[in-house]
Amino acid sequence: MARTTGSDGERTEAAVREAAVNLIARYGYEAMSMRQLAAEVGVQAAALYRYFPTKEDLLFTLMREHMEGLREAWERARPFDADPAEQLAAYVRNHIAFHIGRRHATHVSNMELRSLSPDRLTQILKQRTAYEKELRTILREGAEAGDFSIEDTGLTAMALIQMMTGVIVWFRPGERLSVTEVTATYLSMTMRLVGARMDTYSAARPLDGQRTQ
Amino acid sequence: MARTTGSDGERTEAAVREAAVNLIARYGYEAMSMRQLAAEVGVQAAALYRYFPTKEDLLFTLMREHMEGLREAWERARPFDADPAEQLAAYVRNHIAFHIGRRHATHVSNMELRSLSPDRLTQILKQRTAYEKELRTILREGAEAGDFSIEDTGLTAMALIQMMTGVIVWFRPGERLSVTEVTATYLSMTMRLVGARMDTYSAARPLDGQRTQ
DNA sequence: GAATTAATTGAACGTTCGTTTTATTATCGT
DNA sequence: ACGATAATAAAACGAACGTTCAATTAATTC
Repeated sequence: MARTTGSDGERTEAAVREAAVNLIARYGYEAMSMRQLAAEVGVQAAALYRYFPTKEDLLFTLMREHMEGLREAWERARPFDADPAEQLAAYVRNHIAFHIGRRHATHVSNMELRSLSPDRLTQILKQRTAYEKELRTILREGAEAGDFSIEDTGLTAMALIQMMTGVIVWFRPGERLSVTEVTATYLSMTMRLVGARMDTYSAARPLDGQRTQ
Repeated sequence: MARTTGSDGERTEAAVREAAVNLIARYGYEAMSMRQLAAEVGVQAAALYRYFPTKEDLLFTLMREHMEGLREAWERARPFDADPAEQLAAYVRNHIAFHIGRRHATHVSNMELRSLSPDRLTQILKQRTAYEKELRTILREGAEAGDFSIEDTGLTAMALIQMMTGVIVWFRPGERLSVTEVTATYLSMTMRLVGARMDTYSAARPLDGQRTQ
């Protein structure tokens, strides 16, 4: 009826995060109860409050770290001194790989925004906007260089991001298509969508090894 | 403390539906309480149960009728005896017009699926799959006729639908772009995405009056 | 104008929710 | 071995939840 043998704060907190992502992704933030989460971790509900002061703090932490992870992944994957088409390709590859690898966390970050308080919502949206701006910049530079033919940069960026993020809705690992195949197809769809001149990324050459992460 | 003067079942039920769509879209199904909904309608919570036996029945009704409306709209907009490109254009126009016109209902139908019981979830998904299959058919026939060049019909259909439905996330009526402009741009993006041969739907000819609904 | 039906209220039911408080035990540093 | 601290359990809090029920009044029917 108190501290249990072998209990460890770090391990418990990690277990709480993981269980929370899965439960929120499956049932939704409002539908997941703190008791349900505690039971999944194998602990009493009161113990959760040692790590997260409120339920919303838990949600916010998950979202913020997800967005930070996304930006960090892009910082690492981003190719400098590359033409717009290559930068766009890197963006697409990174986006799809990251989101397929963290399907549940992405679901949470996309679906539970309305459960955040106004300031926290603003923080997350700021992170998201900054990430999306990178894509708009690539598209604009590509259009200015004559590599892409785009009617509306902002609208195209939104269309692309929704198309790519949508992968997590239907993609299931181990089914008909592999991550590599899906990425290759999305890459060629993207290049056609932005009117990239060359057919470098068509079906004929689906993968070119470099930076598939 | 009983029936109020001027009360009318049909009007009340319609008011409940409308308020429910708006509240669920804004706060989420779980977060919306029956008392909150009743207050929005100007009625006591108990009165709601004259029209919908449970909260989930209300949600299911909203979703089912939204999906039925989508299919009916497509039945009316669908052009027979048209080439694949024209059929695809009609599909895109109808999809965007319908979803922009019912942003809140679309949000509900897309976000609250997990709050349905298993059988009802199956029913809604069946309707959705049937609607999506129409797009796949158009894509396949266009690809077979050589009008489109598509790598994977199913994957392309999903990508297109997510791209189009994503409009409701950022589109706000009366802002920078009009529905007509957005539709035209999405149309040309779609045609490029599927590798349509002709440039009929490019920026040079964004609108051709016919069937803009 | 009386009887019937439609529409709603107000109060209550039991349950579950997020959270707090207090006590208790394990672990760690010395 | 012992004091300090970390980690948890157990119980309880008030509030809110979906839903039900009986009572009451407006509208309709005959």
